[in-house]
Order: sequence, then structure tokens, then C-alpha cells
Amino acid sequence: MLSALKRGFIKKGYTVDTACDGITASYLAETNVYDVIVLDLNLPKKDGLEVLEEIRSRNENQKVIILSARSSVSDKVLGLDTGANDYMSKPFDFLELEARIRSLARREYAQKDTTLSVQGIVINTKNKKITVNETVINFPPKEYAILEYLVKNCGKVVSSEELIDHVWKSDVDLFSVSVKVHISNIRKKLLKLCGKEVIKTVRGFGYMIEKE
Amino acid sequence: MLSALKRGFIKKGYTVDTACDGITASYLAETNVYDVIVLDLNLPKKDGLEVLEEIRSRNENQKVIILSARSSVSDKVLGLDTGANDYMSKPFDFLELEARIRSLARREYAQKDTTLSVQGIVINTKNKKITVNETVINFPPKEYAILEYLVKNCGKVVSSEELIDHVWKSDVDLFSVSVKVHISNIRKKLLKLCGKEVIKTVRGFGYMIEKE
DNA sequence: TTTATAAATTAACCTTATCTTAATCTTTGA
DNA sequence: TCAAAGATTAAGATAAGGTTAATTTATAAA
Repeated sequence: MLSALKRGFIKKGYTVDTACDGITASYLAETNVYDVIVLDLNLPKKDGLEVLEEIRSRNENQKVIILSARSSVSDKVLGLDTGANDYMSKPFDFLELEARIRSLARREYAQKDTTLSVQGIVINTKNKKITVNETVINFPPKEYAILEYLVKNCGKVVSSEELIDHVWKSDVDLFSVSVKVHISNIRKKLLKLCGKEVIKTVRGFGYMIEKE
Repeated sequence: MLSALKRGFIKKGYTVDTACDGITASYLAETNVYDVIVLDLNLPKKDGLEVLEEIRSRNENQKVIILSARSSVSDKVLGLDTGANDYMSKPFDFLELEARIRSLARREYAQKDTTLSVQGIVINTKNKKITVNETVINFPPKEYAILEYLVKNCGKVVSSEELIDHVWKSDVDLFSVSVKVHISNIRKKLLKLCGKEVIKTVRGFGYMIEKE
């Protein structure tokens, strides 16, 4: 069934990783970023619910659909309460599974297509354009990514380390010096158009854009 | 069925609004903020899917579970693709519906709790702001960390060594003198706004903030 | 491929908030 | 009363963050 599902999803254009046992599943979930994880409960080596618990403890937002032969209400309730986002009992229909995956993934995708906005800054995440007071400014990639992350997390202090984690590729080893320079350059551009300091420094903690 | 569900959920401690037709449903969804909306597709006056589309266009993040007599795969796929987060076909089990609601609502709740508070001191761990009697004060990193630790452990005596362990990086070798100075500075600021000593000294043991 | 251009990073230097230390003063309990 | 624990103050040390300019790296055009 595993390979049949994989073939089916690849045909539909998805990128798929598979695991034959619980330990591999848990390892893959830890080391990769997935839109959705389809998790069979009946796994060798490590129980599916245990895998789910590990996934959930590591990442509150990971989307997980449980696939299980157990179809009783109590099994479903247990699965959902352990942290699954959805539960399908076998036998299931491929099209329904796909629709449920789409439904779970939609929100993440949808977010990418929307515009974010705060304090007069409007970010179109689709075409990567940033508008401030009707003026469209071109931000280079890193500056764009930093500003987008700050706007997405407005109202929260974001540390340099957090920025580096999210904006840079995971393999780079970078000093926060670079962040300072980028922040400085972003501020310069914003100040010209906003007339006020949008990015605040919270000394010792990081940077923040206030929520209105 | 509507009133039976309502009674059931209220008994479980949920707060529930109900609507008997599509127009009312759409209106309620527009004018209120709900953790989850359970939406029957077969509604008088306005079709459920139409209501769903309106909800979704207004709020990308609203959680919606469809409840429907139509149980074919194509109906489910249509419902989920229109923007539902989940789909249950009748007849359904109340406990399963509740578990699915919990599953959808879980994530929102998880994010909400970012403030600690005791004795009129409110600490927002997200933006690192400390509010005392409506006044926001800026605490430097060490002072902030010490106060946060004391508030987190209010009602318990915290020794200087414990503070050093938790507030300072593990590699520093520090005398407790520094803690004393920080405590003194924190007290000075709090006293100005509280009018009372919030941090008590327990001679020989450490410091404590009383639990109310 | 080479060249021109833009972008990212590093380095150097500056300012200043914050931290620590030491000296001194105050409180507490035997 | 008097040690010991704790509090306070102020001064020097430290580290966080900002800015500018130079260097390196990536990207696009010829």
C-alpha cells in the first residue's frame, strides 16, 4: 500500500518521502519539513501514536493525518487527542485522502499568496513586492525575507538567531553582524517612506515591529 | 439535532451560538469570532457551501467542519476543496465530532498563552514587555530574566544560585553579588509603580514573590 | 566566458546601555 | 551588641547594537 500511495501522489505532482517503520518515520519527520505527514498507526519498530507524540512535541504546527485500520470512535478520539489533525480509517478512498491533504496544506499555501500588512507596510508575498504609502520599493532578497519575517511576527521580539534560522539556509554559519547591517539598510529605506522607526530594537532580545 | 448538539456541547463546557439557516449562519460568522464553526450543508435560505465560501473569503484562518448527509467521496472532496478543514458525514458520533473540534481548536489555544502575571505585574513573554499598573517599563535583559523567573516561580523561594543557573549562561562564573545588585535595581523600579515590596527576601534562602 | 552590476558579508570603528565589581552602609537574629 | 547576610551606590568594564566603507560573492548581460 505504501508504494501504491507513493506512486499515486507522485503522479499527482506531489513530492513524497516514505518510511517503512516508526523509527524511520520519526527520523524523517525530525530532519525534514513536510506540508503534511500521512501516518499509519500500525508500524513496526515504533508505534504510530508514539511517533505522533514525538512529532507534535517537536513541532506544534506540523500537519498530520492518521491512517488506521482501527475505525472505532474511541480510536479516532484517541488519535485526534494525541495531536493528529485528521483521521481516516481503512479502507479509504484515495481521492478523499488527497482532498484532506489539500485541505490541511491549503492554509499554509494560502498564507503564501496573501498580503501581509502592518504599520502602513504592505507585503505581497506572491510577487515579493513591498508597498509603503502607495510607493512600491524593491527590496533585495535578504532584506525582503527579514522584513517579511518581522511583519509575520509583528508584536513579537525576534532575535538575530531566530532571523538567521528562518531567513538563511540552514547550512550557513553566520555571525549576527550581517543581520545588523541588513536591519540598518531596511531601516534607512523605510524611514525615507514612513517617516518613523518601524523596526524597534529591544536591547538584549532582538527586533520587533509593533502590532497596531 | 441542532438543539441536541448545542446542549451536548454546553454540557461539555463550550460556548455555543447556533443558526437555523444559511443567512443567519453567514451573519453570525461575520460578526463573531469563533474557534470552530460546525456547518451543516443542507440549510434553508442559503446553501451551506455558499456560506462556507463567504466565510473563507472573509477569513482564511477560520476553522470549519462540514456536517453533511451526503457521504459520497465526491461530496467530501467538494466540501474540503471549497475550504472546509474537516468533513463528517451523518450519522456521526458526538464524541468523534468533539475530538475533531478539539483537534482544530488546539493550535489556536496553544498560541494564546504568552503572559505571566502576579501581584499586578504582567509579563508578556512574546514582546518582553513588563506592565505594572498600566505602565509599561523597559527592563534590561538580566533584570527581565530574573523577574520572569521569579514570577514563573512565585510562591517559591528562589536562591541566588538557582537564579544564576537559570538566568546566566552556563559558562559564566559569577558571584552572587551581581544578583543582589540586579534585585536592588528591579525593586527600585517596581516600588515606584507598585508602592509595595513585591520581591521578598527570605534571609538565608533567597528571594520570593508571594502568590496571591 | 567575460564583464558589469547588484547584493551579501565582513571589518573597523563608534556610541551607549547594561553588567559587574568593589567599597560602604544597613538590617537582622543569636 | 556584633557578626553575617543583605542592600545600596557609584565607577570602571563589557558587550550589544549602529554605521560606514571595503571586500567578497552572486547574478545577469553581452
